Amino acid sequence: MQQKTSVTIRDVAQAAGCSVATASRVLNKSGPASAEVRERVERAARDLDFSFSSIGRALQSRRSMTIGCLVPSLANPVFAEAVQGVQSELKDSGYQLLISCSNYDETADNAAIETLMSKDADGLIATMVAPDRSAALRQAQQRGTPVSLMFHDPIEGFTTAYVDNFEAAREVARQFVRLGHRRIGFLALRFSTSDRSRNRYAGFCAECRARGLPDPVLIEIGEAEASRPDSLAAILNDHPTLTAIFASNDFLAIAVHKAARLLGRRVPQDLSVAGFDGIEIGRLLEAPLATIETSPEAMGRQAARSLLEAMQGQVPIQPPALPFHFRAGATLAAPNPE
Amino acid sequence: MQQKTSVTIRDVAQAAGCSVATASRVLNKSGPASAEVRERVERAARDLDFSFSSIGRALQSRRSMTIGCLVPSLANPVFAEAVQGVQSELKDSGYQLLISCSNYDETADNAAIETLMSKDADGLIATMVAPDRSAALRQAQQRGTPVSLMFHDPIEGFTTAYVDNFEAAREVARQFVRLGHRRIGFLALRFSTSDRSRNRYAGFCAECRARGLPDPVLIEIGEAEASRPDSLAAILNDHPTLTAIFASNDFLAIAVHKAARLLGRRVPQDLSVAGFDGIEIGRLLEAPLATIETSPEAMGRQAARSLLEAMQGQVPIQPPALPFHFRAGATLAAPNPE
DNA sequence: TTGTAGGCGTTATCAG
DNA sequence: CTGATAACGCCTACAA
Repeated sequence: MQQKTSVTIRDVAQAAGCSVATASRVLNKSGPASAEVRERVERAARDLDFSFSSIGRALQSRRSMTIGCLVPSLANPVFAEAVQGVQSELKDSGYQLLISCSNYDETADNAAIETLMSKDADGLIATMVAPDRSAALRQAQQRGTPVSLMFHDPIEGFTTAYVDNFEAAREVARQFVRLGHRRIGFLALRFSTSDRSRNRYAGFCAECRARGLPDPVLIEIGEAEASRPDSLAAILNDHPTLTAIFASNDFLAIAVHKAARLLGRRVPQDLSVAGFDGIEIGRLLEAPLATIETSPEAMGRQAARSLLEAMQGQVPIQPPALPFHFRAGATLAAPNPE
Repeated sequence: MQQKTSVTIRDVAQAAGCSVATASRVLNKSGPASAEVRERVERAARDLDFSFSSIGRALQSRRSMTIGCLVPSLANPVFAEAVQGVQSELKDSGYQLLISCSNYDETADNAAIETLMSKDADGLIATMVAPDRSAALRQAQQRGTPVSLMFHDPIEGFTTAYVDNFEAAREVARQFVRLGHRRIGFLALRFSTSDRSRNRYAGFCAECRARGLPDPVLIEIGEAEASRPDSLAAILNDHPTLTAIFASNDFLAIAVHKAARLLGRRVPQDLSVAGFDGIEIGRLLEAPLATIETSPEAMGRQAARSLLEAMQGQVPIQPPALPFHFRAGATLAAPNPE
């Protein structure tokens, strides 16, 4: 039952009555072989149901044909979609995807990179808490392993697939200001471990300032509050004068809407809300969510493409930021004149 | 710059002035060694920043310490969460996760299994279009590779982590009937490639029948209709007499709600809607979605646990179905008496 | 306690 | 055109 010993190229050679070298040449079409022996080898391989051991190959070729991918979490659809993008782009490249999640923990981040490297990944695609100060990442790169980032703004020495969070947030600010909002909040989850969130806030502030407004209030919350509407409502209640809130992602924006409802505040009449990411459900809501539309899947694809190029020895060039798009929605309107 | 040649155990041995055998024994704590030489080896390893080549190890131990995971798509949060569950459960097991997506294609399914096997995965976790008739899967198993399924109902020969779709759907039917619905529809996406969907429909029908109702109308749609509310509305329009619809997943249920709105039909007064999965956003909606709550993450965890057990040589035992829970919501009410 | 040697599956080199 | 043979990095009898 248990075919414990798998069939190796040696078995094929033996069955075909030739040397392993010849069998290898035939099977790989990597060298000359008489039609006759070729035939014998191919048949033997078929009969024995032979397939190469990628481990044996890896050992001798020093390439594992494996790519390591690190993301904070697959429970976040944004990252899941990005990985899906990576996956599709790698589909026919012969590379397999090794994945790892850090749960937004910087230590786990570094450990994961090291593990991936110890598995001899030929390349790395990562989204981390702090790629710029990750020793493990630098080290991987210095060892000659190509690295490609996702979601992060460009960092010296790495190529990255990203959308310009700063600019996108400015666009949101523009929309808010245009409608007449002046008391504005920015709601952030995991502000300290997400450069995306920080860049969005920075851009948001920059544009507000440019329009002569004070910096928007930064409201940081934790996992707990994010998933508990009543907690979120309590927090919202601490900022009763705000007329508009920019949430650092769509899920949060929807949660804010829910919390507002709990407080009896109507969206958008009493409170405007905008999100970030452009998840599809947003447009199916009773009040379609105003948001910044992005394509995580495209990010994954681009990261994979950059990595493949680098692995082919091409000198890495940083592609431009991926496009984003402000999607209007019913959660955003002019503030209620009191 | 390019540390092309990585440091091997041979280098360590040399630096420590001993044989590789001794170095191996020390580094693996797998045999005797004098305190002195142990010290030298450990220091050398540290100085040289040595780490084992998992490929070398895999070749000699015939274990890759890698687990292959196949899911239809990571763009579906249900599967993404399941993989996240697998991932967390594997965290400290020393195994790495190799992932692959089939995009709901049966051919790709088999190809993926073969690829995963050719990568010498030590175990397989899969959700497929048709695991019961997958030659590749059987073959993997016959080769002695432990296999664990996710989301599928138990199949002879495999252990699976699942929720009882049939029973869960019966529960939904019960709720519908209890409220007085008699003209009921089941909306399915990818009915032909999803045994989950089919089992849900079967259970749904069974319970309706048991209550003396005719089989619910089966409404099959494609990707296109699912993501286009107006198309979905058109389809809904073809079934004007239905008073309640059970959608095969939450996303679809939310889409139905949207489509109903487009048609000027109020939910739940004119049309009741229930979903399946229990995604978190469902409870944040203006009309919280009635649904069957499940935990994909738990499914992933359980599949991983079963697999680990099997890989430790334990005889596989099929764990019981994971629990589900009917979550009441505002999308479900008694039908409007005309 | 330590070292030598063989082998895991593959490919590349180099003679025949 | 073909076949030894030597790596690749590691582990483990078996000897010393």
